[in-house]
Amino acid sequence: MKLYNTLTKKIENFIPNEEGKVKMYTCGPTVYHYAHIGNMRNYIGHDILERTLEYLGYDVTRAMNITDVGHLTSDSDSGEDKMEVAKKRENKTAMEIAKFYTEAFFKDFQSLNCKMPDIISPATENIDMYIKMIERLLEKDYAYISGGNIYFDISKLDDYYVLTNHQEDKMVVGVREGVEVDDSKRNQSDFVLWFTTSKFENHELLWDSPWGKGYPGWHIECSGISIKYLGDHLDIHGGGVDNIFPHHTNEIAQSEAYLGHKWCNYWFHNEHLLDESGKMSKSNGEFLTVTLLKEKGYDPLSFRFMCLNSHYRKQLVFSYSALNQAESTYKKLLNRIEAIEDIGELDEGEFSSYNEDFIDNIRNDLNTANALSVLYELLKDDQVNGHTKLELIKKFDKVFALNLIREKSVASNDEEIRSLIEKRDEAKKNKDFELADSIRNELKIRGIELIDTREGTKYKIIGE
RNA sequence: GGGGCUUUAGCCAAGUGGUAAGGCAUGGGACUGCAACUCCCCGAGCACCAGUUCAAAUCUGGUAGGCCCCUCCA
Repeated sequence: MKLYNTLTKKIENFIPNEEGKVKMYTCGPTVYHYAHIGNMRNYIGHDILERTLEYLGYDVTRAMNITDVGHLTSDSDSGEDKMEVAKKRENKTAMEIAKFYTEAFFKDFQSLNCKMPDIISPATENIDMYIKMIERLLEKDYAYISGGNIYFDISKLDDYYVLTNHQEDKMVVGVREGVEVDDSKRNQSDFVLWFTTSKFENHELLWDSPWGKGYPGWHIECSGISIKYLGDHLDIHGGGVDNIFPHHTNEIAQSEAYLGHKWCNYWFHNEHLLDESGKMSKSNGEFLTVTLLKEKGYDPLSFRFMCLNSHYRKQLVFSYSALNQAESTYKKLLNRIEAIEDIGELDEGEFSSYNEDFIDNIRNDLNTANALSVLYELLKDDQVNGHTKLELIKKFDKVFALNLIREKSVASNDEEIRSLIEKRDEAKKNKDFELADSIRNELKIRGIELIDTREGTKYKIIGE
């Protein structure tokens, strides 16, 4: 498997720490608001990665956090605490908000056919782990206490900026509006591991710690959860490109300082979904969620298809016209597959030849667009029989997860429908098109769509 | 100010040195009572300029546009 590694900025051959097994971590959602479709693109990317690894025979264990605290304020951010804003907005407690948006997130996540990670852990359930890590970092002198908070001292590392080409002296504090210089830090890029002094009054979520009541900084949770559940050596860690700095940079710093050895070999980053105005965000432009797309009548899998038709490391611009195109392409694809007759014996030669072609593309840094082209080639190939085609498509769909093979829908009142179809055929023969059309319309109202093919009339259950 | 990505037909998009995949849309055609579905046919020389090379969309340098990061963010 070839995979682009942000750590080396190269496409590399993927070799896990333990043969045949992959430990993978995905930075999960913040749950003070809905996740937008740009967030979801990232999870689709991770889903494709996981499914591809499994397709290639790896046993994948994947963990994901739920950020229900700690990401919500940063050490030098003058903005309002996001969770506090949500509490005011919705008149709920922090945990109620977290629960509500976590459920909303996984509903969207699953409607996109994203596989649930093996381990899903909320940040608030692992406080003991963060405290353990911070204690050791203090012991090892990688961390210091200043102004009531515990900071990580980046000057103790040989190469803090491993993931980026940033240079300390060229960095500018306060490029973004609302970012302040924190005088308690020894180095500009030091970051908070634990807060005991919050500039936000009435912070609801506080825990006891050896350093006083407080809450964790916003990087420690991912390191903590990953190490706690996946162990001291991680194969793949991923997220959106905007996590590279500072989040993942800080994760590497604190994890490797804590463990005393290299932590994760491959860093996987998804590019952003943009809208016409640029980066999609929770606070800018139309708030696009999967649920909203559903309400507008789109199939969430059309959005998944749209993502698969491009590359995860390339920016993708969202527009309704692009989504419309993706949806019509996707529906057309489903129709073509549905029209395949399941006849013939499995042709093993063709099967393995197409399968290899497919594998060559997905294992080449997840080239899903080309993998889809293989599917189109297969559909066009009249040397391959229907049964073999369907078996291949079923196999490919383990990665695509586009529900390409639908159960041949037989209605509960199959016999009645068949007799109506016969009646309509009779009417057609007698050129009584009025009767024929009325039968077709009546069935349509009942959710049955008739399809006239050269081999006769078939029906399909539409809607749910 | 610093770091990085990107630019391929109307649209989405692959391609990483050997002469432009695939899909959608449009148009034409087959099928059909009609419609839908399905099938067939048709399109670009790769932002621009200058190099390297027998050969460049692919490498190098520059110009222009778009985007991201430099402590909210996937």
